Formats: sequence, C-alpha cells, structure tokens
Amino acid sequence: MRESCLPVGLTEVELEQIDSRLVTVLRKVARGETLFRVGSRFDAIFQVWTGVFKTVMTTSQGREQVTGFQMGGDLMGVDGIDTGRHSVDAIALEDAQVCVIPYGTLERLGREIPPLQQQFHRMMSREIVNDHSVMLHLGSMCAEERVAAFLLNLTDRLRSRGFSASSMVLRMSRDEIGSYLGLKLETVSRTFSKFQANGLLFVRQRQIQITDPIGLQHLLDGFV
Amino acid sequence: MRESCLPVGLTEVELEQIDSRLVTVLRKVARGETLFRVGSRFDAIFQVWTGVFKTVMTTSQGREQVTGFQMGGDLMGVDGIDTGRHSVDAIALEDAQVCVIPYGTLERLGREIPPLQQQFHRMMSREIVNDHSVMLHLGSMCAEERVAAFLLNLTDRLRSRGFSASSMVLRMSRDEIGSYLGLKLETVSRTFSKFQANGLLFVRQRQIQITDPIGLQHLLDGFV
DNA sequence: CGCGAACTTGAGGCGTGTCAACCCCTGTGG
DNA sequence: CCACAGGGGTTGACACGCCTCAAGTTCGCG
Repeated sequence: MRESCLPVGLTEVELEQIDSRLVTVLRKVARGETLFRVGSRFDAIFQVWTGVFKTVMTTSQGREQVTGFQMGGDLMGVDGIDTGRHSVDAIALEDAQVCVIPYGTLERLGREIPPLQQQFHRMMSREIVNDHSVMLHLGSMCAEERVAAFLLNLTDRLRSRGFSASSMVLRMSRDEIGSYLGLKLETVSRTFSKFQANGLLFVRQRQIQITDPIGLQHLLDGFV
Repeated sequence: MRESCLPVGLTEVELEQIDSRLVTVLRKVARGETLFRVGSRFDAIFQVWTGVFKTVMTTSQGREQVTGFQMGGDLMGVDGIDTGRHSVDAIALEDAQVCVIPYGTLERLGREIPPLQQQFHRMMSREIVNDHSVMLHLGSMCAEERVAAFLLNLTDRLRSRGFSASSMVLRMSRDEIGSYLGLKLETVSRTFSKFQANGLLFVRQRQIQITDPIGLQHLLDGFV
C-alpha cells in the first residue's frame, strides 16, 4: 500500500515514518454509495485506491453539477479543509476502495516530512490547475470540442495508470458526462455517434474504443 | 502590513515570528501590466494588497478564458506549485500592489507555525471550492443567472472588504466578464440592460448600482 | 427472464452567438 | 481649451447550435 496509496517519491526512511505514523485505513465503498456528503463534517481526505468516483455540487434548488471524476491516485475531500464541512457529494460509480488519511495527522506529519508536505501541496495545486482547464472547456468550447477533450483527458489518465489508452469502459452515464461538460445527455450521445460516423472511435453503450486519437486532438486544435 | 497581507487569525507571538522571518516584499504592478505569465518560473505566491487582477488561461490556438478576478486578500500563483511553472497569466486591471511571498520560505515557516500552514491550506481549499462553484455556473446556468451570480459574488466580496455592496465601479470590461462567465460581451451588455429595465440595478458603463439585490438572488433561486 | 434504467435518434423551438451599425467616453495633441 | 481618434459599450437583425420533448431500442440488474 505504501508505494501508491500515499504520496510517492519519498525515500525509504520517510516511508517508514509514514507507515508507522500515518495510519491510513482502507475503506470500501459500494457502487452508488456515498463516501461523504455536502455539509458532512470534514476530518480526513481520501485517496482513490481502486474504482472510480464522481463529485457532485448541488444548489439549493436541486441543480446538480458533476465537478470531477476521480480514479486511482486522485484525492477527494480537500474541499472540506476551508470550512470544515464538505461542499460536494462523493459517490462511487463502481465498487471502490479509498485510503482514509486523517487530516490532522497529515498536517502534523507534513511538518516533520517536508517531501510529504510538498507532495500534498502539489496535488492541491494540480487540482486547481485542472479545474481552471475545465472552466476553459465549459466557457469557450462547443459540444464536440468538450467531448473530445473529455475523452482525451480520460485516455491520458488511463494510460498513465497503465491501462489501455484506446479501449475502455466508461464508468459514468451520458447524463453524468453531460453534467460534467455542461451539456445535455442527448448532446453527448449524438456527439459520440457523430464521432463514430467520422471514424474517430467505436462506441457501443459504455464500451468505447478510440481509433483516431490524432483526429480527436485535431478537433481541439482547430484543424477541423 | 502584518495584519492583512499575511494570513490573519494568528497570535501576536506568531506574527512576530512571521514579521522577522517571512520577508514579504511589496511589489507594484501598473494597470495592464503582467505579474506573471504562463510558463514563467514559479517561486513565490502573491497576495493582492490593493487593486484588482484577472487570471487568464490560454490555449495553444489562442483561445482565452478568464479563470478569476482577484482583489484584496486573494492569493495568486498557487497554480505554479505543481509543475514549477505558472499555468495562467496574471494581469492587473488597475494599478495594484501585491505581497510577494517566497514559496520556499512559506513552506519552511508553515512547518514551524502550524496556524500559518493551516491558513494556507484553507485558502487553497477555498480556491478549489470556489472553482467548483464557477464550474456549476458555467455548466448549468443561463446567461441571466450567470450574470446575477457574478454580481452578487462581487458585492459579497466588496462588502466583506468594507466597501459599499450596492454601488461600485467594475474594473473589468464586458469582454472580460463574458470570458469569465462563458458568454459573449454582447450578451453581458444585453443582460445588464435587461436587469436595468427590470429595476434590479442601474448601469452606466462601468458604474453599477445594485438597487434590488433580493431580486437578483431570486433570479438565482428560480423564483423568476 | 423480465422490468426499468440507460441510450439512441428525430423534429422543432429557443437562447445565445454573429455581424454590423451606432454611441459614449477618455485621452491626446494641436 | 477644443477637436478628433479610438476603444469600449449598446442595440438590432438574423443564424445556428444546443435543448426540449418524444418515441423507440438496448442492456444490465434483481
């Protein structure tokens, strides 16, 4: 567990300190179950070990926005640091396991092990940069570009985790993708179909195979 | 400077430590000038002291997205922690001053002064929560709702800084507001005009007076 | 195995974008 | 001190991309 559930890139000695001090419980979350809810007390951050999650922000009138899909290695729950309460729901899209990292312990240990603190800051920073990139997609791209960017981002993340970058099973529904991308589920479905007609990919329900990643990238680069 | 340019809520003793150890230079930035650029080396975070900034993300094809407007007390530059390079441009919308907080020093001092570290984490967390809220606006709201949310957010922030919550001068152009909200400048202009026609506010160029904040809030709450 | 949820596809409407003309304000130079 | 230039803002007409609503199909789960 030590080499991937906690920030990597630390020395053996540092890992020893962490192993013995930062008691990270592994928690199982069944498909559809909620890891934490809006308003619930924040006292730990979570790192996805297996499975995929979505985080959802909800307005008082019930409007929902998927703010992210988290998979192996991704952090969840840092939104709660500010107010001590979570601001999103975290829901498992398939049976999953997460490392529970008590926040108090992490703060204390970060002080003693600078690389751990740095790694934590880097991950928060990365989340911010990623969010800004999503804002760019939502704010200035058309449907096709958003879907293309979504798929390329997904394959990148799968590849970096050692999975196939071309063939995959989507863990989220069209509705959830649409919410994340600021589109209606019908538009997502239509765009998939259009991409397939254009020979960019094969899609059949949640099974997707990217046959022309360069073509998708060109869509984003404006090479029509 | 100590009581507002650095995280507040610390004890006198802690402030003493900071005053003497964290040498925060005050840097002036003229209107239109760039504080840092995409790709430039990250070595300090900045806290706005006076003035207003915008941060802008740009794609390789020149597409631009304003990712935020920063005013007194807001942090800028944490996007650079992850890769060591900035991912956005930070541009002053009026003559401004910022505290330059060397990142290495902040990390070191955070270890010695837990409340400082906590405050820093809270501010990063707040930025993430805020970004998610912007994603919700961009992903699931119509033009009027976005503009209303933008104005209410602005007045909130001005009020918490001791300024009038009703009358203000916008520091950003219609184009910049539009970019931030995922709308075209004409749509922003039209929406302002419509709000004025409905008696929600008075607008004349960049001078805005909110006359019916409740009405704006109702727009967001779906009370049409 | 069967039901319900998820997905696909079509037709039509609406909101926002696009393009264009005009106005207002600022600031600059004669 | 005034005239003019130019950027920013407003407003209108029209187009188009995405949403809405609806019907039919497929698939996954109990």
